[in-house]
Amino acid sequence: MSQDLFALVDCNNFYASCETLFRPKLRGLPIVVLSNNDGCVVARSKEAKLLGIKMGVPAHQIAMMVKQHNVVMFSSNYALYGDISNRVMTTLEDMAPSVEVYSIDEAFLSLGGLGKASDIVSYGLDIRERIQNWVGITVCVGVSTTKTLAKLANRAAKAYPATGGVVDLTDRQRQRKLLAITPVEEVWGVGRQLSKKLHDLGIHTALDLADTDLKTLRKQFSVVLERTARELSGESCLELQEVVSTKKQIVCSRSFGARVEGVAELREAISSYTVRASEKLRAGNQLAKQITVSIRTGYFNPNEPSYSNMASTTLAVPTDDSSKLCKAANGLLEKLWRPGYRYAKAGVMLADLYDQNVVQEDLFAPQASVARSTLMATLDGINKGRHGKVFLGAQGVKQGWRMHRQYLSPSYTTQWLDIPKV
DNA sequence: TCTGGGGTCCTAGGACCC
DNA sequence: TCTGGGGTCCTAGGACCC
Repeated sequence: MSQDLFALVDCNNFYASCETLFRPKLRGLPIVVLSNNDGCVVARSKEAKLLGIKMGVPAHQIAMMVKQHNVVMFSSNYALYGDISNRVMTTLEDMAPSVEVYSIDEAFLSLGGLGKASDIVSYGLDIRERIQNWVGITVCVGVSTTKTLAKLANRAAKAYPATGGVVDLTDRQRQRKLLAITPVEEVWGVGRQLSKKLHDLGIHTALDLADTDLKTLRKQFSVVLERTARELSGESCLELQEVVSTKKQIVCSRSFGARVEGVAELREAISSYTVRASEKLRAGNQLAKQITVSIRTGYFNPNEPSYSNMASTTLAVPTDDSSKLCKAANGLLEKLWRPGYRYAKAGVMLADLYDQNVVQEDLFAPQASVARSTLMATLDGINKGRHGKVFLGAQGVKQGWRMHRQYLSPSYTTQWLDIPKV
């Protein structure tokens, strides 16, 4: 059997590119996309990067720069990005025998049949061209014999324009050359904490890591880092995961647009997050048995009294019923809430998830459960496309805690009213 | 005044059992 | 004075990813 061959296809400046897709006039301008609640920078156009705007900086810290250089700001518009992402992925699925959608803007492909170096590069260029022409998004392609090396190849394709956006990293000598000039913290799977420890041990480049004794790595760190080192040396440990595995937890958490003190308002927020989480649960045909609620004050103001706590409960029978889950969530909230704090964020997590078709029916209330599930399906049908058209009373009407989205772009591809007119 | 959200995996340690 | 060993399961916490 021939060796594994992976390609990593990654969209360039994805969120920023999505925002310019239907507004060509913005191309060439510095653009940033903000996180939920317009908190901090999560994506930048090439021009914004050149201005020195860093990933993750709080929005208020770049206010000066925004004014000075006419930086265009956007709130994140996940409906838009999700839809563009689907277009990219569908295009890829036409071009490769198997595709693993790894995140909203990247996918691993398995390239079983390709062998010759010239094939690899021209195939990568084909992918680039087609996605550019069909979807309007620029991608880079990295190819190698392991996923971790393919990631690295992709970084190189992005970093060096001379590559034309495609890097073939199947050659052993080329691999070692690139590893030698790559700082260890840029390796996939090596984050802040690990790189600190690695530097202390004198491991500074990706090549250093690849050449470190595997037993030592396992003993001093874990199997995860050992695997990364193997992958860097060309030994494939991570397979392509084509089928999306079923979720193990579902989270809905948000920072508030304004601080919240009263338990009544908090209840509205918790109810809304629970409803949203239940929708996701039903969309995946799952049921939840465990629910966790968390609330907290702000992270950053040292002068403010701080409080953070979570509580969870296990239901007798797994359910996907919004109102049952809401009742449980609000029960937990009563236990958590303390007066005198200004709350900044709350969240709901569903865990211990079951497949809808596999779970034991509740022997004593079969009729009721059928009626409820019909009701839930009806709600989901009405709310499809735009959430919250029909909602539980507990979610509140005023919703003063809702997150800020001051710079939201139209949903060009998912709302009839927002479709661009030519 | 203003600092995101949603996931996964691994490990250590405690509870419990024989 | 002396107080086992091995296994499983669960949970909390920490690390990582985008």
